Parts: sequence; structure tokens; C-alpha cells
Amino acid sequence: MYKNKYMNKKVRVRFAPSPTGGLHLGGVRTVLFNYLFAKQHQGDFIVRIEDTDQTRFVEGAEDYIFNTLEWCGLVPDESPKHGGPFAPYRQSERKAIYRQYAEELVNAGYAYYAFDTTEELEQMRNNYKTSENPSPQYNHTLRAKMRNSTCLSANDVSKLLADQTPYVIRIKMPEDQTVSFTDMIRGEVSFNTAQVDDKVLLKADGMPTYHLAVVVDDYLMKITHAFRGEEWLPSAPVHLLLWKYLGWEAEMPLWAHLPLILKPDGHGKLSKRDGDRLGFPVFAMDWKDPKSEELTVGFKERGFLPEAFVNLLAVLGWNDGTDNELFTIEELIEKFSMERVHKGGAKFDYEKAKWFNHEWIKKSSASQLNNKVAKILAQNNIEVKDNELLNTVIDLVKERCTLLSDFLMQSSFFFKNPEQFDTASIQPKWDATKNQFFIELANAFELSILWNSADLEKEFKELAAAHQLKPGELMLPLRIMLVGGKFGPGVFDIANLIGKEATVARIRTVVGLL
RNA sequence: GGCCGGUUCGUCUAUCGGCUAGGACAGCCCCCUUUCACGGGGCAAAGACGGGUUCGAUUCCCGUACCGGCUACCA
Repeated sequence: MYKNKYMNKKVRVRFAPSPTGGLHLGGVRTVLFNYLFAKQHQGDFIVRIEDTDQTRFVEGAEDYIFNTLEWCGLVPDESPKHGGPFAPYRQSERKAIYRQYAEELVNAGYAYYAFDTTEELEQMRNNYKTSENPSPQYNHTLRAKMRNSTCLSANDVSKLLADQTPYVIRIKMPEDQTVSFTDMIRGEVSFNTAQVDDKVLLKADGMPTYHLAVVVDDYLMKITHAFRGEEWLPSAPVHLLLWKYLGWEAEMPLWAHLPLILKPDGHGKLSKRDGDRLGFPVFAMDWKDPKSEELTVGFKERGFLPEAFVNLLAVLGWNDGTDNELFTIEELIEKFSMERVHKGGAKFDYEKAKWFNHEWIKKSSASQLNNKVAKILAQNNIEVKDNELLNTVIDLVKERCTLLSDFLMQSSFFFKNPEQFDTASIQPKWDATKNQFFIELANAFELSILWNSADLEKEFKELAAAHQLKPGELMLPLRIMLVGGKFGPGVFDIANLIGKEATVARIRTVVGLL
């Protein structure tokens, strides 16, 4: 597989989300690729919570992440929730660890103290902003003009430190150096350090930024392969240098930068707003913002099967080289490979997403769907007393359900009388002969001894012939009488399942309405 | 603006120098079905552009265009 220095090492991968809100399609896909890769190599899948930005912390977001992973069946081997030998797995709880490495970098001359205030930074950006350079960077050209330990005297620095002046630690990017690495998806990617700024490593509040934390933790947690979104590519040189400066270069994981999931229309990264705007979910499960109380619908609640959700995510940017698009998680574990991940971003197509769900509903057995369907019916005050009947109904209607919620319309009439009848569709062609036919049909059914689809159909057709009516023009009225509208499986199958009493009663009800 | 990445039917994609460019979703038509589906069959639909390299380029190289990402004491 990967013929490299990790051949003899146990594969360890991590998903490192920030607990700032609901888990997005792209996030779950990153989890999935991590999970598949880990399981394929009998490795470990770790979830590490990157909560270093205290201002963005959102209550409940972490639980939401774990609930989502559980729903998807992508359960981590190690995490703050599941424990593990490298605990703690929450970066806020590892705060003390990072400072020592940051100081180490300063001592080695790879990083420095910077005392600039927010206002000073803003001023610098304003001062040096030109039309050719709209966003000046804190880099090798400008750092000498700022307040930091590269240009201040040792005395001044000691004094500022002694006075408890707030400071950050910044990496000292080399002036002109080419750094490159081999991405599992993209191949060799290289950068010139002149183009990247002196990123903050340790913030004034003592928390590390992502850049420091991800390197330190990936090292300490013995991560062998690191997968993340393409938006991280530009900061790869910072991370690369950090691995080197900290003396861990030999342990550096193999990286893969995953393509982005884009808006279906317009341009740009898919966001929660696009879902609201276009009417489809982007979060895995319902997410309620604790502050605004705003509810964002999820794929789960929209009626998606987790198997379908995982399947559709897997093939958004990846394929196995054949024409097959339907995969179980086991098949994905077996077939997945990072090399076959497409490089370009993919626009999300909700229609195709629904197709996956439809396929999964069709291939699921009635007993696999039973609980989920029963729950949806129960939410709509339909109590299912007979589970066997529900299974029969599910098998009868599942091919016409795209979302689990479709089971409501497709099967409620098996359990209770329709509340509305689409009599408007019968009316135009209704006449005395048909009226008489249905009165007699109800009577005949009432006296039937045999109650099964085939005999009911036979009886129906014989009676139609007796009235010199074509069965065709009677089928639609009968359907509407039994189910309420122009939908559902075969009419005689329905009559058979709902039984004599309900069949007769519904026919008479509707005849009375016409 | 700079840096990095990307670019095949409307959408997701196959192709690893030989292509009549294949599949899937969506669309349209037909069959099956006197509902809606399922199923079966069919139609329409693509290599951003310009240069190279080559007997031969969608495939390799270089430009250009376009799209995206990044350019925070956010991740």
C-alpha cells in the first residue's frame, strides 16, 4: 500500500473538528475518509476536539459531533468521549503542553515574541496597504518595523516580559526558502517561504493557534496520516517547517488535502446558508443554535438512512474505478483509496443525494426499516399494533419512497381511514351506472368469503362486466375510495390488507360523498 | 493584488498516449402499469482556449482564461 516509512507503524488518523456548530457535509466526509482509511489498515481513528478559540465555543456542539458520528456508524477508537492512551483529546485541556514547544522554538531562534497590539497591527495593515498589495503580511520584510524580539533589544524584551505585557509567539518564516511535500492526492506541492507570513503560534491568552496545536498533537498522538480540507493547503508550509524546527521531521504524517464541496448553483464553498436558501440539508443531523434557537434541518431528520448518507458522501469526489456507485460501509473500507480521490471540488447535487437514499430504502429489508417507519407514523399519531402488517406494507410501498418521510403518505391509509378523498378526480366522469356499481360492489365484498387480491379483482371485474362497464374506468374511483388519492400500490393488494370491513366502509363513505 | 490548488455532458464522474470519449443523477421519448412508482428500452448532452512534444493527444509540457481556496491573536 503506502511504501514509506510508515510501513511498520500502526496507522493512526484523526478528525479534528472545532466545536462551533453543526457538522457539515464536508466535515462528515472528512470523518468518513479518515475512518475508511483507518479501518482498511487496521489502524486507529481518533477524534480530537480543537477548541482553542474560546470566543467561538458553542455549547452542545461537541455532543452533536459525537451523536452524528454514532448515527453514521463512524465511531472513533479514541476521543474525549471514548477515552484512550493519549488523553486528554480536547486541546483546551492540553493548554500547558503547547507553551513549552513554543518557547523551545523561540530559544532555537525559529520563533519570536511579538508585543504588537491589535491596534498596532491594524495600523500596520493600513499603512502598508496598496492597490498591488491589499493585505500586507507580518513577514520578513515588515517584522523589523514591528514590536517584537527580532528587532527590540534583549533588555527591552526582558522588560516587556517582566511587565507582563501581553504578547504572542510568531514563527519566523525564512526569507527565501522552498519547502515542499508530497500530498497523497495532489502529488508534490511546493511553496516559497517568502510568500507566507509569520503566523501566530501562541496567542496572548496562552492558547495555541491551530498551526502549533495541530503539529504538536499530531506528533504526540503519533498520527501517521493527516487528512483535511483543501482550505488548509496554504498553511502547509508553516506546519511543515514546524515539524522540522521541532526536530520531528522523521515522524511527520503523510498529508492529503481533500477537495472542497461546493455550492450547487453559484460559486464557493457549500455553507449552511445554501441549504436554507435551496431547500436541502447541509448538516448531518438537526442542529439548534443555543443562542439564536434557530433550527437547521439535518439529513437524518429529512428522512435519510445513515447508510445512504455515508454512501453518497463517499462517492462525492471518490470512485472505485468501476461503474458501481452503491457501496456498503464494508465495501468502502475494502475499496477506498486516497489516490482515487478526485482533485477538483464537487458541486453538491441534492437530487443525486435523494437517489442514493431511494436506492438504500429499496435494498433495505422491511425489518431493517420497521422501527424507523413506525417512528414516523407514531409522530403523526398513527399507532402500529401489528408489526408483521407493517413489514408487509413496507415491502409493498418502499420502492415509491425516496425519503423515510414518504412512508407516511404511502402507508398511512393501511392503518387508518383517509381523512380526505380526492372526489374532484372522480366527479367529472361519475354517473348513475357507476354509482350503482359501487353500491353493489360494496354489498358483494361484504358477502365475500374469499378475501385475497386475486379473488377481489375477479369479483370486481365480473361485476363490472355485468354492468357493461370497463374495469379501467372504475379503477381510479376505487383507488381514491380506498386510499384517498391517486397514489399507492395495487388497489386489490390494498383492499386485501385493510380487510373487508374497512374496504366496504370506505367505498360506502365515498359513494355517499358523490 | 500575491500565493496555492483546480478545470471532461446541466451535475457527480471514468479514461492513467490510440476515443465511435463510458457510466450515474436530472431532462425528454417509448414499453410495462388504466394511480404513483419499480423495471426495461431509447434520445439529447462534454474534453476552457492557444501553443508545443508525439505517428497519434482529453491524457505529457508551457502560456492564457475561468473557477476555487488562503492571505486573522478563526479553524
